[in-house]
Amino acid sequence: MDRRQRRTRQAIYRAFEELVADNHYASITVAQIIECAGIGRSTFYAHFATKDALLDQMCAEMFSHVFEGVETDPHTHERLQEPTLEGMLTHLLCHLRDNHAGICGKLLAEGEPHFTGHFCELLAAFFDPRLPERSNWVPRDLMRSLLVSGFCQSVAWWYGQRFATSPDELAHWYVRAMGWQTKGARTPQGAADGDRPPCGGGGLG
Amino acid sequence: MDRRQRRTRQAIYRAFEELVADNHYASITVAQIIECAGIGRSTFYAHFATKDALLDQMCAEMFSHVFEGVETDPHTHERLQEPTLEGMLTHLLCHLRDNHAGICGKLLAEGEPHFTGHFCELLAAFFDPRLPERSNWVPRDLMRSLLVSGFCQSVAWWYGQRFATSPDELAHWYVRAMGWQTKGARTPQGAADGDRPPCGGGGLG
DNA sequence: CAGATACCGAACGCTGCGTTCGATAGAATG
DNA sequence: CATTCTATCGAACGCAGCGTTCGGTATCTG
Repeated sequence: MDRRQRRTRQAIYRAFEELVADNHYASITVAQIIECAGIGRSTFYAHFATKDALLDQMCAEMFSHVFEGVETDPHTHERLQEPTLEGMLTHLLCHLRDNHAGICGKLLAEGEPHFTGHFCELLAAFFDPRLPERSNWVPRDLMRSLLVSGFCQSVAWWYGQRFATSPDELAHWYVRAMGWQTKGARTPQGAADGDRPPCGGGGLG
Repeated sequence: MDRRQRRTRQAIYRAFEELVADNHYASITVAQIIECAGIGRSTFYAHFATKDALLDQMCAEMFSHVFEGVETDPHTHERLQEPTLEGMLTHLLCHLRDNHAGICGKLLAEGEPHFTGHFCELLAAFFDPRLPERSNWVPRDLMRSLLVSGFCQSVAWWYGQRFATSPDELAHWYVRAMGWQTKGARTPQGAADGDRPPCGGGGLG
């Protein structure tokens, strides 16, 4: 790809992220993006048909890497023998925070439907083969969408806290809050679990 | 209030509901509402400052009645001695289905942020004093927003099924899926509960 | 009937969108 | 270096939707 193309593309992405961080997505105009990116109007449209298309492509790039190595330990990157759901979610959260924290958290927190839709689709595919046993007593697709939306909500909440919580703690809270039965590991008598003090709400803003 | 005012106001509401049922909320224009309601442009703006304002006012009216009698039996309307959460949710779902099914379900299913925001606020206030015990181990506001978004999701799912499920069944599934510990009632050996067959996904469309 | 009030609807200015097109600058090739 | 291709620029255009204005008409109230 031409160097010029890469330059402008990057400039657009950068500007977009910056604007998303400070504005409601819906209120961002193409003129703003152009201005902020320092490019010409027709150039923008040479790359993206529309603001939503820009978001779509950005999602595609973001999400293409999101589940890479999700079955390895997020710290040591060793492949886990029997990866737990909580472990994989932790890895996923690490990835999100380290690479896409702002835009991802912000758009989920805003409830921006376009982005949320993409993200949920991705999560649904991930959760589907891993649904807990109790889904036999609840319609499978309902169960799935509850778990998915819960995870989105957790990330949105995390963003609201400016990522003050550690990924593994958040993953643990999520799993616990959704009433997920972790098999064996993380039982209440384990040090990693039962000793966590009751937490006082965690409100920041 | 002047009869003329009531007439136009009703016409607007009617048109709005009709349009919401058939279109993405965001794509509905004021011109469409006017056309569909059969009123003049300036008349619309004499009643509502904007399309979103219309939605807001509609929400306010809808929600002002939503929790009325929520602690009574939805069928007999007898006041319950010790209303269970599941029972109250059932009542709420009955109310939603019988009065606001289309618009409420549709907007939640679309993920329309404005409406969803209002609805979540309402639910948050309802759930807050009723959070389960495990919220001591999970930040209270996180727990609350998980339960709230889960309930929204359930209604959206319900809408997707065209309300094929009965309110009490949906309430039961929700409570169960969210891992809620119902105190005493509805234990697995009870006829009302343990005998429900595993359900096969419930997909309609 | 008289006065007030609500509705009508054409017209206006504004903002944002997506497109067009000739001119310029940068990259690639021989 | 000369040539050719391609990306960018930016002004201008037409379009759609918004919210407002205002003179005229219908409807309510007393």
